[in-house]
Amino acid sequence: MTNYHQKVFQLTRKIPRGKVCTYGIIANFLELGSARMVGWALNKSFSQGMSVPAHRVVNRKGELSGRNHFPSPDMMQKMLEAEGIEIKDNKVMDFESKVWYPEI
DNA sequence: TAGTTGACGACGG
DNA sequence: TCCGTCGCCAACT
Repeated sequence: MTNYHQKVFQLTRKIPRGKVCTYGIIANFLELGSARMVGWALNKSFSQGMSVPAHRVVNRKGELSGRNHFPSPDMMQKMLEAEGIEIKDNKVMDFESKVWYPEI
């Protein structure tokens, strides 16, 4: 468990219900240097049994690029739809209005 | 110890 | 506008 792991987890937990965030936004806000590190850290969160709403993190196009890393590929979509986010073709509909930006 | 991998994004052609 | 390439950097093998 490293420091930036915890930063990613803490920020991800702040994402409100019904909103989504992107890897790039998180990487930029936390000054991680690379968006890939965010995805990697979230991947670790599962293997370490962390309760992180990783399904609220998508790539910059609003695509559910991380769904294959969930226990089942459609789990990410189901969880987002349960929060009122519409998913079509593995993409977040009306993506720009759903994006949440971290507050300092 | 060194090479490879990866839930991305920016940039140039 | 779309596609390919490269940089990012820590963990894994």
